[in-house]
Amino acid sequence: MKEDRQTRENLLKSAKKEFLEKGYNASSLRSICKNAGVTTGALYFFFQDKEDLFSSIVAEPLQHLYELISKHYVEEVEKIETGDTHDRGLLFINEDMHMNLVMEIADYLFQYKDEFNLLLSKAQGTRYENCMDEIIEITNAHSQKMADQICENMGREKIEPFTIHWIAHLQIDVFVQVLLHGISKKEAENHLKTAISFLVRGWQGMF
Amino acid sequence: MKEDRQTRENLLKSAKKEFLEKGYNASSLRSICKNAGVTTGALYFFFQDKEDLFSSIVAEPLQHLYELISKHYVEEVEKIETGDTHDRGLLFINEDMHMNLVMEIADYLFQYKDEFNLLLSKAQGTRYENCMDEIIEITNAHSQKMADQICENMGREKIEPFTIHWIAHLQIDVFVQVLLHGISKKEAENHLKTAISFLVRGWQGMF
Amino acid sequence: MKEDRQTRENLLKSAKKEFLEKGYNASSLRSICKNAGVTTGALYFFFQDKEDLFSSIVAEPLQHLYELISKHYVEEVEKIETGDTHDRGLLFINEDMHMNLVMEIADYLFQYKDEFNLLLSKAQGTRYENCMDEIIEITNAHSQKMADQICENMGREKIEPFTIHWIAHLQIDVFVQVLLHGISKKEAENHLKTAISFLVRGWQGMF
Amino acid sequence: MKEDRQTRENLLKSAKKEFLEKGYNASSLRSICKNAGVTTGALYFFFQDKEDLFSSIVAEPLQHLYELISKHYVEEVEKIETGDTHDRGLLFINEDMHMNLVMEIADYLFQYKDEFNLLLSKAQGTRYENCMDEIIEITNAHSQKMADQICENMGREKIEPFTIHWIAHLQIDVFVQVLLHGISKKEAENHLKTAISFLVRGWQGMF
DNA sequence: TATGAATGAGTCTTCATTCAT
DNA sequence: TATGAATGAAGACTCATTCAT
Repeated sequence: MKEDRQTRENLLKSAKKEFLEKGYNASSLRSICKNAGVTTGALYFFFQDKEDLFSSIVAEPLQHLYELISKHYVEEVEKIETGDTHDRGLLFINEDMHMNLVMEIADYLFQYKDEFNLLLSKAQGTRYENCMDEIIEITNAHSQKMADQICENMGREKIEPFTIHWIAHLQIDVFVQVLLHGISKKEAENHLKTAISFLVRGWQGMF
Repeated sequence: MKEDRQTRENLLKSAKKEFLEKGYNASSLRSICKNAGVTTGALYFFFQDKEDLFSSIVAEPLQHLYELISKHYVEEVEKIETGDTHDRGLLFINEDMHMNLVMEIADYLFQYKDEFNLLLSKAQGTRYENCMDEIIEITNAHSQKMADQICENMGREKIEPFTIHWIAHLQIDVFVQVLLHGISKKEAENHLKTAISFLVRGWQGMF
Repeated sequence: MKEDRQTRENLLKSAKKEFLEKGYNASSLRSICKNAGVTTGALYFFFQDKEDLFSSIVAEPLQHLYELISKHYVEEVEKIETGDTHDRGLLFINEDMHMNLVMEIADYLFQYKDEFNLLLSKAQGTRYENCMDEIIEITNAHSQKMADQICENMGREKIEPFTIHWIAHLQIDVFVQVLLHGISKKEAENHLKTAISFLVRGWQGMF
Repeated sequence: MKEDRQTRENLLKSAKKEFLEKGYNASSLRSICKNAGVTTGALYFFFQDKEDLFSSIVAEPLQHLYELISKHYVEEVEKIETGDTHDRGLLFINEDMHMNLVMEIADYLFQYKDEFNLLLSKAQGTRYENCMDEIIEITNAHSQKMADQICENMGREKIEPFTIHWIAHLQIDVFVQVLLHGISKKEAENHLKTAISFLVRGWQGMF
């Protein structure tokens, strides 16, 4: 029983390595199996197909990330609606509060940095190819809501939807870049502070 | 006689379509030739190999873009050194002047939007895979120079290299996003104005 | 279980036939597989590539031949150095002793005559293309040593290197011709006796 | 008219080079034409197909060689029959006379050494693949006649046909080796003298 | 659980040859 | 004479997948 998992574990480890090195499409199941010390047939006992193998590596971390972000946005909206934020209601306005989320996310990304690197740049050919778009979409929806409210409060015309979308992309991209360049966690934290500050300034300037 | 280029043209057109739809690696020469109404052998009369075919589509626009950007940076540095910009020497400070470049680039990108889309997200497997990194690097070198000078003038400590690099990425990414989402040129122009303004604000806030 | 080697055996047999008929380069894996009753993929389960397939047929016999010859030369040198041969020290002088080796080699060549025919005239395009040259080289080195010593003993000028090399070639060529013309073993034995005698006479005449 | 031949000449020169470097099969008409500065179509104006191109280079020298050898054998037989050679009628017996032929052949071979190298080791895939066999056959027929007569004169049993054939091969092979190893004409002449002497001694020893 | 064997469709590429112009 | 274009068949090889055992 216990050792049952051993092969599966070996397979996952070997696959992770190959996918990271060559990307999904260019990775060969033959090669993955050889490095795991098993034959191709064995792989098909544990996984349905190539994509299922990839999925088994990345699905959970990605799902968790979704929830992390969604949860936060719900909370933020609650705070605004209960009047906890009585200032101009600017997203990011309370940088400190925001930084908590940012660091929490960064923490998680670093914990599963291999998996997220897989998702970010090695997933071409899988259903995760555009997974970041979904996260951006969530962020977009939230940003849209924030921006609309601010505009309404200030009696000014709305921001273009694509611009909002771009800003949502920007927020996520901060993390993507940190991950893609493989900098240390310490460097990352410093950079993130400056970057968030940069983005907040940009956002405020829009109104 | 001269206009027996028809087949070559058909091939290029068919290839562009296939590459855009499936990406370089997943594209099949068989399929490209079939859609162009010729046999595989014919392709090898006009192009050396698969990558040469891809290259024949994108090389020129990319080269032109390099020159466009490089030329601009050279000019900008000249202006600063001749004192034409006697204010705080901030990059972006003269937004109007900057917008000219931005629009010039945007114009060009829109003119060859298929080609640049190819370069941005369909080039995996070719030597163009990381071509944007080179452009970012040029921008990075420039931004670094600017930032260092400003810091020196203001007697403040330098910005982290990675943060500068991130900002360089941001500048290029503005265009990338516009292209990737296929918005109209009009929308793009509006967005670019806001976006540049956003980035300038962020940049100024750093010092 | 073990005897599922059947397919591999079929493949080797089919390959040997095709290689013998058409030579390495002109042989087609497609054709080899078809005649073996399997698909192309199957071949690549057992062999790395076309050359590995060829190698799997000829490598062992060739290796064995090397050893047979090398061993003999070592022994011959030993005998000369220990004074066992107190006559003029002529190579071939003891024809009876020499015939033993010749027959031993002939025996082995006949045992694997297909394989050696492959090596002799069907290996163009493989790393075995010039394998006979290596054997000639070994023989050449030996002949050179013998000739030099004889010349020294007799106080006469040395034989031209190219002529020695030609004689080395001659010694090997005796076998090559026997193999290439597919004569019977009995005929071969008779011929070899005469041929060796012929060569010994020629050799002795040189001094 | 005069320049008509220029292209043909270029083609032949380029072909000779390519065939020498890569052998017939591995040579590409594309490549030959490119190096000759013409297109593939042009080649087919002057030559029927690939083999005809090869043939155009080697046919004449080979034909001439045939004649050279045949003529000599006819003369030799005449001399024997008219009693000019009243000794034991041994082929080679008059080494001086024989050397004349040998040198005449060597001369010719050296004059067209590229062409004969083509024939000797680069003709696989053409009808010349085994052209040396024909020459050997002529020599064989002659040697056979000689040997039979000697045996009859001496009242001894006949030599095995294969052995005779091998000796015929040997006689031709002397030249082949000289050519194949690209030694200088001077070296060749020296070697040939020794080699012929070697062979004559061997031959005489047989009776 | 895992193996070893096999499939078959697919990949890019090369080539001699042809032919209208 | 020679070009430029195109053919079509064949080349070696790779791959994800399947399945009896």
